[in-house]
Amino acid sequence: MGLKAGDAEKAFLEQYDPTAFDRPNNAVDSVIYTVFEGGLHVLLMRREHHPYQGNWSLIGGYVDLARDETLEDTAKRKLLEKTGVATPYLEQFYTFGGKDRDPRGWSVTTVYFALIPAQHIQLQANSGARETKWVALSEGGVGEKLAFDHDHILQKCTERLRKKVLYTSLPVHLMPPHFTLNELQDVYETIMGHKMDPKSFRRRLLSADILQETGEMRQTGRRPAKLYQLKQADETFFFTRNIEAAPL
Amino acid sequence: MGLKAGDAEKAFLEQYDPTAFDRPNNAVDSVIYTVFEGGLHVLLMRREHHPYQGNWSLIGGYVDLARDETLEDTAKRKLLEKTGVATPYLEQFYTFGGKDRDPRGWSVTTVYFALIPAQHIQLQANSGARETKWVALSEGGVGEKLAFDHDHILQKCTERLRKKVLYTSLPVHLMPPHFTLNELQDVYETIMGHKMDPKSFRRRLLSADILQETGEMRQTGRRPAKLYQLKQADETFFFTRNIEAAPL
DNA sequence: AGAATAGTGTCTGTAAGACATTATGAC
DNA sequence: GTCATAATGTCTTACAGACACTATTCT
Repeated sequence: MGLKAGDAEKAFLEQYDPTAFDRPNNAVDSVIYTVFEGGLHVLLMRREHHPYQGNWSLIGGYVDLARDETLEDTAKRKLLEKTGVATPYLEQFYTFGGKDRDPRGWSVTTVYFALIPAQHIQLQANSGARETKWVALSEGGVGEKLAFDHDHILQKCTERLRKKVLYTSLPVHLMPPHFTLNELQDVYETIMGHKMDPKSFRRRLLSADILQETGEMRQTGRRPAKLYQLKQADETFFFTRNIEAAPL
Repeated sequence: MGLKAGDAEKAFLEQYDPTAFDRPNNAVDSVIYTVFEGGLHVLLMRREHHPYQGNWSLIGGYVDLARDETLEDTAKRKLLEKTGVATPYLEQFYTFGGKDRDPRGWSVTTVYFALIPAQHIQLQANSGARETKWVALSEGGVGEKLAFDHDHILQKCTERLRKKVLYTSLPVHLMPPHFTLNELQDVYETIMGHKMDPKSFRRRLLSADILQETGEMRQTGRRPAKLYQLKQADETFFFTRNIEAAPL
């Protein structure tokens, strides 16, 4: 490709009309998980505007072409607005697109999921009067009809999370800075929906070499437990074998 | 939500202007893999128009809001147009979105990957004079600069494929209707980039219970080999352990 | 017989499952 | 001491790795 082609491309771009063809509506939604009170919870927000005004939905909104450089920026911006949490664990899950999922027409939403430690919950009352709430998940769903196809998205996303917990260290991102192995095991069990053998669990997590002792102990009323923290560079660890799959 | 809210929503939708806010450009691209001549290959097409006119790119294009009901429809339509293959294995990989990846402005592309048996290659010359070609992958890339960020996409997608082959039956979708276990093993080895023990491979694949003998034999010049076919309902099988990871 | 590819026998290694046992603190 | 939770010892099981061996065809 010589100079001539470059000039032609420049000319093309100068006369390019971005509104010439119909484009789908483009959103980013996040499924924000946390674990507390022995249950997996998801953050929802109440919709201020039509469509589905007043319904609960996942945390999301439109890409702001002027402010967001990437889709992940959009997810992070919305997250910060609704939860005040700046940099949780964030992973792209799936993109749903079709002509019927939004009454305004053809729409696309790229869905992320975030894991945030329960301690970080100090949301609500951020950014005006928008309401947000945590709801407990049972059987992968909340007991409520959400806006758009967010029920379906939540269901699928939770399936993915449950599956991924069987072979990764993902749940460490739901923990506070210091935690005991039993606390971490409780979080695994909560997500998986069944109990694990403590010996197997410890063997597995410690051999992954992603945790280090803080030197401190958690003083419960009983035998104190060692506190651990994530080693720096907390990349997700992938085990080469699954832990026993949850029964249904 | 009562009748009144429904009416309000209806009124809202009637006056909704889909062009009121800037929307990103929306595409679907597919990485189409096949294995032949002992190598993993990817299908590319030459771009007819600006930008990157004349460059090679992944198989993709814009969502046609009138013809496509979902993003997957778009992927399938483009696939059919370029390869003549109607229903290969197709899986959503990732969505790339940002303001700098397309000179026309903020753009989003949802990327799928497809696996098609080498036998199905009868493409070219479909749909006008558009050119397509298969290129061999080495080190995850082709030796060529692709349009947009397609180099990067191809790299990441191939990483994902290589990783997934370690714990799934994905490569069966690259096989013709009847094939021998050694032929299947060759395809696994080609993707993973290293050899496997034939005994381990057979144990693993046969215990997955996804194949059945056809009763026929492949007549090579030497000892004939049993031919297998996929059992009906060819859902991807997930092994609970990885096979030995490829060295680099 | 010898070459080549198909396919098996079987031993070792690794990490998970099961579960009994010990350790440490509060009372 | 007892109770409760933390943590370990150790045997079994499941399946992959290694590799020697047998089986079937052709020349």
